[in-house]
Amino acid sequence: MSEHIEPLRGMNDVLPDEARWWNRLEAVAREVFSNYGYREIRVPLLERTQLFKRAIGEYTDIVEKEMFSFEDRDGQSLALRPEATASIVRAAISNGLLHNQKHRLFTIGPMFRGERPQKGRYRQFYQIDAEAFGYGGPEVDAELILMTARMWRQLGISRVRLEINSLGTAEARAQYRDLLREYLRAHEAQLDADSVRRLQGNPLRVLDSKNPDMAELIAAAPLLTDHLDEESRVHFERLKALLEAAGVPYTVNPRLVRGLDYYSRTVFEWVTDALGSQNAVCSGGRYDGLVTQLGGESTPAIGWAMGMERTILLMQELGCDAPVESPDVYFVMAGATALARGLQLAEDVRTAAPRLKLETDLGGGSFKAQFKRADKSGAKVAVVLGDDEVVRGEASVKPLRGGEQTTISFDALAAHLEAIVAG
RNA sequence: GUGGACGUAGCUCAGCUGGUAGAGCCCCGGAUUGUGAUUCCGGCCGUCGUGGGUUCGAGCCCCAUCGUCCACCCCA
Repeated sequence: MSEHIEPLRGMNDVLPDEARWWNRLEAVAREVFSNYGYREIRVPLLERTQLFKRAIGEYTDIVEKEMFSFEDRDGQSLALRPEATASIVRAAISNGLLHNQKHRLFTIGPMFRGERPQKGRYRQFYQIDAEAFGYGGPEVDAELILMTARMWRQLGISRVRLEINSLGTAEARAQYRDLLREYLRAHEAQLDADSVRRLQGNPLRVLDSKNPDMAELIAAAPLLTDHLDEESRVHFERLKALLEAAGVPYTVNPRLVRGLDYYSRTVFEWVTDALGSQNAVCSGGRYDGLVTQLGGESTPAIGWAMGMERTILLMQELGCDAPVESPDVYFVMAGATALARGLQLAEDVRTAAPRLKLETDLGGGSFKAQFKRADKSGAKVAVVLGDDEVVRGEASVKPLRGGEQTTISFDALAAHLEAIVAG
């Protein structure tokens, strides 16, 4: 045997036993999107590196040290998408979707970031992503948040908390940034190394520091919330009122700052205490300036991304259910003649009762062995076919979860099975 | 990228101060021969993550490397 090829760090296989969680989450997401009129868009995983540099920000951690980027054969720099928003905005511009139009979109797929893996954080990770273009008012902000709240409810997820904040317009934020930088400079001696570094790039992130030694300094810092432009302030107030009217509890976290440069006004984050340090399960915000920044017509926009691995971890942690995918009917067949006839019969049943999940035992062996597999498969009922049955044109039908074994003609089998499975 | 813990059969793990590997589960077969729990009996399964080194001898010691996990950083 030759050497194993090892999987790449942070890249996971989703095995069949695990797949039901993914299917459940995705089914709920698609259902809710459909409830709200969001339509699916699928975009490439690979884009020009420039797209992400321009959209996310050249000096963000994502672009600076986490992006999988490389040169193709022609020497052009490409990158695996670290998030979906930039690609969707690019697609919307490329296809003229934003000309006098509004769009509510979603996409589901893998993203890539070269970080050190941890529980709930992988190098290839999946996001459910929603974006709305052309809606400038706070109503769509509320709608996007309400959609996520509905998803939690349908999934049975409870230990999540909503935090919201407003970053104001780009101009207001720039002014505040200067103010904050001034304040922090005045107290530079009290800053830790990380914060000194952030002071240059993104001073707002200093407010997010977990270092308890800086808590006092941070508490005394000027608040972004106190320096919002009037329009943003009104927008934020209206959003809060809409959330209250909808009965979605939230807390305003004035220190909530997103790591991506493109956000403006509303930002929000669903956090949990059930996942260790990876506490953000879903987050998003408004990015009214991004479309023009990427060369499109000025279009208000907002979106969020939900981490699928984290959400699934949460579902498992909280004991939510995801249906086990087992067959309804399991065919047990002994002997070459019965096997051949059985496969034919199984085909007939599938044709007559297309909704039945019918699995045949192709593993051979004794009835005993086949019954063990039938039991393990989780099927509700076994259909038994031996030489006797083939000769008589009848199958033995044995309910595996209680009930009497009966005999039924081949002709009546499909209808009989449907009745048993339904009952 | 930084710091720490870990890496033994498909899975969960044991392996005393170094003497050339074990249990349970799973899987397969059987308990009077066409029927799934349980029980009983039998069987299969390992280059002890990988590569070096120390040693008469290493799963146990040392180094490197890969991977996992935790924290930091960052983020979904």
